[in-house]
Amino acid sequence: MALTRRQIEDAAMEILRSYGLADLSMRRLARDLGVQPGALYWHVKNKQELLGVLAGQILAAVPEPDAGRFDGPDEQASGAVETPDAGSSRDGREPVRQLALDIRSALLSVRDGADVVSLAQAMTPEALPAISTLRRLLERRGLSAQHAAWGARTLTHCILGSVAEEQTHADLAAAGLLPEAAERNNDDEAFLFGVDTVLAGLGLAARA
Amino acid sequence: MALTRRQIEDAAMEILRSYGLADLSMRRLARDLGVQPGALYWHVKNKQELLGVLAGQILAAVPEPDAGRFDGPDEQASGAVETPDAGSSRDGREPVRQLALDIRSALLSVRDGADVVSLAQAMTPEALPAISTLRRLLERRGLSAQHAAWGARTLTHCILGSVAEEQTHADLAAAGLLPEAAERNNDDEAFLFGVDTVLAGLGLAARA
DNA sequence: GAGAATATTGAACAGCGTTCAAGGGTGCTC
DNA sequence: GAGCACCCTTGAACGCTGTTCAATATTCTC
Repeated sequence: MALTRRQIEDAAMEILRSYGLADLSMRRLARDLGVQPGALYWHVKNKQELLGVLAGQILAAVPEPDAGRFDGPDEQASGAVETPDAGSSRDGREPVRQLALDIRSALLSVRDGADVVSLAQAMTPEALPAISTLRRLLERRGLSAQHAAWGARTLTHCILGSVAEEQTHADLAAAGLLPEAAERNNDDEAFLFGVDTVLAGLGLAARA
Repeated sequence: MALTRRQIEDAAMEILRSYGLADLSMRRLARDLGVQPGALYWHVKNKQELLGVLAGQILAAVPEPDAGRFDGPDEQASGAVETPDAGSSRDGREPVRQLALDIRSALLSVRDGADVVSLAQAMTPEALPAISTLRRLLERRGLSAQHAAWGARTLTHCILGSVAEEQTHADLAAAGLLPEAAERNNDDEAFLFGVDTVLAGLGLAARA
């Protein structure tokens, strides 16, 4: 029944979701598909390329920034994070902030998602739409092209760094080994603090 | 002449400086020391621990934040980055900003320095003095304990992310493979923009 | 059915981190 | 000097990793 590129990507994503990046080896992937490792290389250039595609798929769950509509969202998206405030329709609060939250949700929905995206981002920057959307949004809010580019990179570092930290701690906790205390999970607040700080620094509302 | 833990650390740092993280394997390390790989494990718990120590050594070159003196600096430190401004003695501009610059210099002085420190930071946060100094400095500038902690983490993510990006690009360029253009190195400016943005967001001068 | 194109195997290459029984040295004590 | 204990290293192995490639199987086209 002929192995498909699609099957490979799906199986890889499944391993990622269930067991994490450390368990995602080409051999393990081949085993799960009932195939010899070499077969994968007819459909996929190498592991790096595969990871890049997975990164794209992870971020594909990020909804486009509000253009005024209100259809059914692609995914369930955030949820617990938002503080119910002035929940009016369009232009509801700062769109950059909202995008940052959506990116975080997408990253959190896959084990080691932040690490996968970081890897992809390091190899091929500008290739991930959700992240260049950050830049575009900053330009639309009045920043110069240069400042928008730098601002987007700064935000990206904060987001990826923050979520990677969060997920690494989760992995360590799941593996049983974590130095006793340090268990409180005000991760949501910490993340928002970082994003709002950068936004404030860029001159966009939030933190005075 | 009995292998020493010190020798192992030095040889590891040498490989890192000259060939980068990808070439730093236990086997390569043993070969360079004229020893069998197993011998290393009498002096060192495992590779992770060794990387942690290297991370500490990389950041050990960061000078303590100005306490008023002006001795000989431990290392040559930055150099090209600073814009000559009001170069007066103590309290010369924002100390947090200065520390960020010093950390960057230290990271840049070793190949893949940012990745090594990121790894160590992920496994054992709070273990790197230069980084908790960031937090302490923020507290001293009037931030609450919670905000100082979060602010320090945000700054850390920006610094490590930014320098890691910089060094990865350098590695790719050195390996010959980089997509043609994208060659300008306003890395200094980009870094400062990020740091100043966060500082501004935290309410500490710089970018309005 | 012949031939071409597509897809998979099986084996190998060259590495990796880590463990461990066995043994070589060195210095101390009796 | 003999025996012993300790420190340190070897050599070999275990079980992994990503990737390549000739040979072969499968499927599609004419």
